[in-house]
Amino acid sequence: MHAEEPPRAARAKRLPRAVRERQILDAAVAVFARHGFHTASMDEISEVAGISKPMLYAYLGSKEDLYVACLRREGERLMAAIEAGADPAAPPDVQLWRGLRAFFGFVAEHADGWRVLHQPASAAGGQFAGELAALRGRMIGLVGRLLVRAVSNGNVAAGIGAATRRDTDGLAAALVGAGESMADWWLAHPDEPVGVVASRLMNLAWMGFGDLVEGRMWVPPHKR
Amino acid sequence: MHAEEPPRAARAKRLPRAVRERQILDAAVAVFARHGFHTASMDEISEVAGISKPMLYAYLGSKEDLYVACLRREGERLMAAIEAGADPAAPPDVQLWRGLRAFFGFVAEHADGWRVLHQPASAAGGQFAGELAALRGRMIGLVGRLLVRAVSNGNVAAGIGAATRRDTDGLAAALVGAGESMADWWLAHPDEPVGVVASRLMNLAWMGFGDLVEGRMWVPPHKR
Amino acid sequence: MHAEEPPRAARAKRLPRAVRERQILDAAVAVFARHGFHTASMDEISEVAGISKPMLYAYLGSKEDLYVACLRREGERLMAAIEAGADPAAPPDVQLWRGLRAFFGFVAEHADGWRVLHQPASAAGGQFAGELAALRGRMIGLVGRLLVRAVSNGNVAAGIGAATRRDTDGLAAALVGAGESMADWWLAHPDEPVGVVASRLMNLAWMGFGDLVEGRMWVPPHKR
Amino acid sequence: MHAEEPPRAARAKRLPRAVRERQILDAAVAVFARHGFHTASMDEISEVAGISKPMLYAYLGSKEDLYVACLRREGERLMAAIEAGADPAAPPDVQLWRGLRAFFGFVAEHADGWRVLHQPASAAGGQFAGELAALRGRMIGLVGRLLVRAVSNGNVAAGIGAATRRDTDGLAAALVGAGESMADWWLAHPDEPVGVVASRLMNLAWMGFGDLVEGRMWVPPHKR
DNA sequence: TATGAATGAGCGTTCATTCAT
DNA sequence: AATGAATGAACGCTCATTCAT
Repeated sequence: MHAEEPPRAARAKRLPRAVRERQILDAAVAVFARHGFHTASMDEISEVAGISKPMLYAYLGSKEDLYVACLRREGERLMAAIEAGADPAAPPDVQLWRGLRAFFGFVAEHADGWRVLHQPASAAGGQFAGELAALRGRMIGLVGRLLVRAVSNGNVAAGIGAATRRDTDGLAAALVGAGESMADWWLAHPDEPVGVVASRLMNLAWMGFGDLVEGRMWVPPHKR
Repeated sequence: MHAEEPPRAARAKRLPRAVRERQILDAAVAVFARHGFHTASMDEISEVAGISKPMLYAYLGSKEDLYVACLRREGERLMAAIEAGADPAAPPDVQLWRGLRAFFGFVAEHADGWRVLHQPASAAGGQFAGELAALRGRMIGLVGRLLVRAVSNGNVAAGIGAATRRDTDGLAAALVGAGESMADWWLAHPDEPVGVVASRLMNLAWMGFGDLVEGRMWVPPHKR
Repeated sequence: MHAEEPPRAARAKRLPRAVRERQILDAAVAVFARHGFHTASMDEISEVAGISKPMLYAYLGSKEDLYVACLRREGERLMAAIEAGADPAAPPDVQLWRGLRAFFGFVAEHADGWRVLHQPASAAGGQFAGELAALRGRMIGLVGRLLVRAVSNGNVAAGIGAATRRDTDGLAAALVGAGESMADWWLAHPDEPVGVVASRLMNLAWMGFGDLVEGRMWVPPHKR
Repeated sequence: MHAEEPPRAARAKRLPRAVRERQILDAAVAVFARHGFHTASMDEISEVAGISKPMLYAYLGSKEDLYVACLRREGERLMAAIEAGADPAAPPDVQLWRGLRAFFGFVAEHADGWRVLHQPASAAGGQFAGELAALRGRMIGLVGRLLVRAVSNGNVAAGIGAATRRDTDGLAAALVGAGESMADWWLAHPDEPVGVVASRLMNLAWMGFGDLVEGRMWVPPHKR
């Protein structure tokens, strides 16, 4: 009378490799998004993935390998989303518009993926998020107030003339991000004079691509 | 009257508190900039600072305290630099221009400080910088090619018509950064429709503040 | 049919949880008994237990947790030993007798356990054992000489009349311990007059429970 | 107009060595009584003593030296207090009575000194006081209930027949202490049979010195 | 195949102790 | 004589990683 043991639990189902890997990556992305690379623990990831740690290592290698795999997968997804709507025949502004929509669409639908791609550190425990957010808030506030003042001097009837506080804040955030990004880019191309770099951003911020394309530039006051 | 230098103490000359604290913060900023918070070790910081570990703790408290102190000092310096040139009486574009110059000036002169403020994670060991840089590079490339094409369709004689590859790359980086930043901002204000967010950035990118202020807006094709 | 012993694993044979926990507690009790809580190091405990430090933490938690676990286990063992021989139907003196035998039996068989329970501090490194032992020795000597003298004035034929030096020393030690214990108890009940406390101990020491139960008391000279 | 600075502070008065030493010992006793040896820090002692750490070391040597000095001073004080009232001509019970009074008098007036002498470990942070107190409480309760029962079987009109709960608790504490102390003593004289040791304490507890001196002994049931 | 059980290596932190002033 | 400033040495604890089953 041999007992017929039921197939041991849901946990250790024999699954095809691809499925397991997706499971694991999903768990890893979720955990890395929540904690950042260093603070995330392999224990938690294996638990969330519903497998044992040795399996984690068998499938994806070391913690670093796993993290890189997350970066790659989410990165590819992001690029794919953006490129999906690309239509080289469309006019530039339409192309840009579509790219932007696709990008934000990705962020909305894969928030964790985006976090892994973009916030590896600030999410790291979140311990210093407050400190950094405060600083960033001050910078955005600075720019935001500038925008508000500019707007109230301009044509209030149209454009961001009817801007809500939301609008100016969002634009200010965008501008600050543009500055940060350009700063990083500059750090990697350090041989440019500061004026050139600043001019470039100034032109983008003030004139926009549209004007630039049509040959209008912003010129520093002393050169006018 | 030759100066009599005191016999260069092996390690730890008795220094007034303020000086030591600056020494320590300088070292900490350098190390945190190189390794990020988690990967940096108090041992290395104390070594770079030229003091023993207990002094680190005596002066600045725990590792977290020390990190926050770095964030605060560099953050204040950055804000001070930007606000230094502020002139509320100047026209908005001039104000913006001065702010940008000040910002990039800070980045140039305090690269480590800037890294601590902005790259807490990607610098974390630098292990994944490559991976992330590659992704970012692809996005920038995408935008960059768009700009190049847009330019070649426009007035080549002026504006960024004479744009170097450098220019378009830099602008692309700025735009990508603006998008990332706005995405983060959006994650913190999740109740906005994607179209609104995308429009906002599109307007900034295409029209610039100048046009916006004067009431010109970019309108999605299907609404024209 | 020779037993096939498994190849004596270098260090850590895979053992069931319960066994490992006992192993660890045994080691911890031994080490804490030798060094006391503070001076004992987790390194030494893990070494004595024959496992690595992380296992220590995995099984029993922090050093404090481990110490408390030792206190609990040995405490329970002690109480169990005492209560094992309890017989509520027996006359009080027999009950007391059995309890004492059980108690001393425990001490004899679990000397380390007893040390952990009773000498947490004086054993602390054993650094001051000598100093404290000397003092205690003087007090015991004081009382011991008193007993000897009392005995030689009394009925030498019987009782401790035939007392060896051992006997008087042991009794003196007991009395000193009774005094210390009552002092501690008094510190926790500070509102009693010194005379009351001293009387209580005097009665125990001089009359014993037997007399007290039968209504005989010792009375200070000035009240006689 | 040169400012006449007042002689820098109360802190560093030049004091004769003996006074300083007493100051330091007083502080040390207070701190050791509160925290125990290991948990006490030289920093706190120097602060309480109102001197700098190097002075501490100059006057009393290492932390261990200092602790031993405390033990010695308080030990001498205790012995002196007890011996002060000694009168070798008095009858033994009176001598014992006077000794007990003197002892409890010392405890009352030098509680910190007593703590340093007797609780070096349990005071150590007090982290485990609860755990240990609970165990001891159980043992005292066990003995206490026994006493209560014995009393109610005996002559309730006199002796501890009129015993309050306080009395029985106190006596129980004393008996438990006697047992602990005798156990320690036994550990240092391990060649005695358990029956002998237990008998000794049983006799003290049940008969008291008075009976013993007069030749009456308690005999185990099976020998009667 | 899948895992509970195991560990090497390292980090943050704290102290008793002592120079240099 | 007196001290602020400094350090060597250790300890508790955790984590990524891997056997042995």
